[in-house]
Amino acid sequence: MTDKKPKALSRVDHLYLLIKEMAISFEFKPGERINEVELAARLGASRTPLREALNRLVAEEFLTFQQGRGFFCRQLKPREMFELYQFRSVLEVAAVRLTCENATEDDVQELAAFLDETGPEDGGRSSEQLVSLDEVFHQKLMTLSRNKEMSRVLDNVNARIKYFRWVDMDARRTKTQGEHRQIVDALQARDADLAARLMDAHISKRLDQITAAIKESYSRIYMAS
Amino acid sequence: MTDKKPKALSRVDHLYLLIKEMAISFEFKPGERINEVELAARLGASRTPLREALNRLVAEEFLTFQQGRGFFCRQLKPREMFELYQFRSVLEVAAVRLTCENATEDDVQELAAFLDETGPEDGGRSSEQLVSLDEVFHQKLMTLSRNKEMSRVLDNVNARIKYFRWVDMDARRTKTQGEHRQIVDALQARDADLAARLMDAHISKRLDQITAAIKESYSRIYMAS
DNA sequence: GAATACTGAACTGTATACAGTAAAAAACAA
DNA sequence: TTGTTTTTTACTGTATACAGTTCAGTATTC
Repeated sequence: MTDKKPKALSRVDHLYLLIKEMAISFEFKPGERINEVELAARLGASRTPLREALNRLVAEEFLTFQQGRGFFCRQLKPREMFELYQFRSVLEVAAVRLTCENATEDDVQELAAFLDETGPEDGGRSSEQLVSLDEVFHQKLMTLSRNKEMSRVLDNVNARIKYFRWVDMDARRTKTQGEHRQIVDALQARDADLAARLMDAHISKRLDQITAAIKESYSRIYMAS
Repeated sequence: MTDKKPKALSRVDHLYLLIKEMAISFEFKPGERINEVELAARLGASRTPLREALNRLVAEEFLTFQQGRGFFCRQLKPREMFELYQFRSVLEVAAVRLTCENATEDDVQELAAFLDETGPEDGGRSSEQLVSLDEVFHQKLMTLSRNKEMSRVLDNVNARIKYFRWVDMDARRTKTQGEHRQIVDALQARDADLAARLMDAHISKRLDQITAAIKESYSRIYMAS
């Protein structure tokens, strides 16, 4: 036993993960009030651990809380999404610069190999799968920067814009892989400025692009039901 | 009544704020186990709302949680502090660049005025007061960048290194104000690259500096008791 | 004496009860 | 009808009880 945490997930952790997934995929509608009794029954738990999980998700901005009225799903506000994209760009640009300084040749080689495996074409993948693949690439890069704190916050930012990226990926599916390749090339050349510029261009979105994609997101959220 | 939230703080919010302060100032010793019954009694509440507050603080990394063993105060690890300083630098450099693009002349003017008021000298202030003043400056700058998400995360990062900065401020008290002035000058000249470089130099710490200051922090934490 | 098994105290994990509050429904007045 | 008050209902807020687990201290065995 080399792992130091073989312990089963606590009930709060379990609820936390379940509800987080539901919030990410907008199984709760934006702004929807969450009925504790009903949700607890549905997830087979009582209100006490449920509320503990919900409080964690409030701290992570997946839910909001109003005194006396309970918990609500977050909204999908264009301005907030814009700021999250801007934030994501800042984090990834910083990560790619740090990676230029810190990563070994083998590290970069492994990243290039990952891109080769997943191929330049989308191979008939769904946008869900493409977003996952995209996330893995960015997470690998983040890991190479060796800053866990930034990595953790990036995970949170990504989770909060994930639904939105499913929509976005449809429009960008052919470009993504090629842009990743360019970034890794710059990384191998240890050209931090170029890598940073490419990353920024890869991620940055204008507010009007975001607003348009949010409209599309809304229709998907409410079509599903 | 112009404000839309005149409501009193909920009990969970109240506990959350109290315990957060205790965690920031290491009133709980690093790694110390938190006794729920005892803490609930001390704060005049029952375990249910207390645990909800504690769960929020786990999500914000002020506390850790172990299944079956409860809640613990965070540790003071040099590597983690280093990563938080690096993170802080990334956030502030990004903020100062965004401010260069977004802020109005009046905004920058107001920031300069704030520096004038608080004077180039430390005026016999304690390091607690100086850190607070320093924080206000950086928060104002962050506000001008108009990104609430980054601002919120910066607040969290600052809170987590706050105790450490009290120690650090003693060594730097004469330099801080002058460096702030240089940054605002660059801002007024709209020189984003210079402002970014100055900010990075203002914040960045080497791992060995951090390790040394953490030793000092430990002695303060355990001297107090 | 060291390692192991046992036992009890202390503490956490969760269900539940009930009080308090907000929202919805009903009753009433204009 | 429309607006206002009252009543009812539903849901949240919190205390508490008790079950389950951890941990320390003691006894037991080799």
